Amino acid sequence: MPELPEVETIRCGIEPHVVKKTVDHVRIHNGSLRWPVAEALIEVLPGQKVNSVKRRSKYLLFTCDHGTLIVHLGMTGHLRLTSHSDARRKHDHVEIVFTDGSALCYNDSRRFGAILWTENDPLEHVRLVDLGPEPFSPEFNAAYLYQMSRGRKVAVKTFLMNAHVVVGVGNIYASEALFRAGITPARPAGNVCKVDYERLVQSVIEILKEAIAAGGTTIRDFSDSEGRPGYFKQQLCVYGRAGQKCVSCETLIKQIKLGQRSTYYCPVCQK
DNA sequence: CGAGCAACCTGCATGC
DNA sequence: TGCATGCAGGTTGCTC
Repeated sequence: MPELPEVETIRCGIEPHVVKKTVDHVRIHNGSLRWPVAEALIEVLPGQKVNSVKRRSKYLLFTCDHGTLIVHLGMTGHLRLTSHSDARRKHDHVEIVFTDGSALCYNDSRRFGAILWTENDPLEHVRLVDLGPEPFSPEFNAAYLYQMSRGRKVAVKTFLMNAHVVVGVGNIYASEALFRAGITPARPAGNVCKVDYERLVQSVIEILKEAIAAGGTTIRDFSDSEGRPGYFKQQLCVYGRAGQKCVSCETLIKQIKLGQRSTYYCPVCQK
C-alpha cells in the first residue's frame, strides 16, 4: 500500500494522537507478520510513554521511554486510531491500548508488514542501517545517483526503487518521477547521464512533496489513520493509465514489466 | 559484487 | 455459481 508519502501522511495523522500517551496493554492476535511480532512486547510496553513518532524510509518509529517500536506497513498494512471498545475487524493483528482508553490498531491482510522492537538506536537496527539516503536530504543529489549508477545495467526505474540507493520511492512514484524527468524506465541506470539525473532528483522530490500535500495516493485501499483516502491519484500522469492518452503529447501510455513490477511510460515524452 | 526472480499472503477482478 | 488465473503502494533472500 504505502510509499513514502502515504507513510508520512499516516505519521502526521497519528503523531498528535499517541505522543505523551502511556501504554496500558498490548494485544497480539496474530503475530505472524514478515517477522514474528515479539511476544515480549506484551510485558515490555505497558507503562511506557510514546515520546515521538518519526519516519525513516517507509518505517514508522515510535520512540518510547525504553526503546523504539519499528513499524512497516508492507503492501496492505493500515494503522488506525480506535477506542478500546471499538469492534475488531478482520486482519486486526496487533492492538496497543493506552491508559486513556484510546488505541492504535495494526491491520494487514497480506501480513507483509512488520512490527519490531529495539532498545538500541533504531537507525542502527539491521533493517535500517544499510538504507540509502532520504529523498529530501542533501545527500540525495545528481552527483550521488550518477556515481551510484556507474556500471549498473539494471533498469533505471528498478535502480530508483532500490532502497539501498534512495528510500521511499515505490512503484507508483518511480513511474511518475521518470515521466516528469523525461527518462524512459527501461534504460540501464549506468547509461543515464548526469543532466538526466539532475532532472530525476528534482522530479522525485517534487512528486513526493506534491503527493504528501495531497495526502497520498489511493488506488485500492490506502487510507490515513482516520480512514480518509489520499487525493494524489488525480495527479498521476502515467501510473495505471495504460492505453490512455499522454497528458502532454496524447500518445498512448505503454505498460511493461520491469523487475516483476508494472511500469508505465510515454514512449514519446520519455527517452 | 550485481542481476533476476521466487517467495511471503490475502483479496479482488476477470474470464471460462 | 464455481474455479482458475493474474494482479496488487514491498522487501528479503535465494540462485547464477
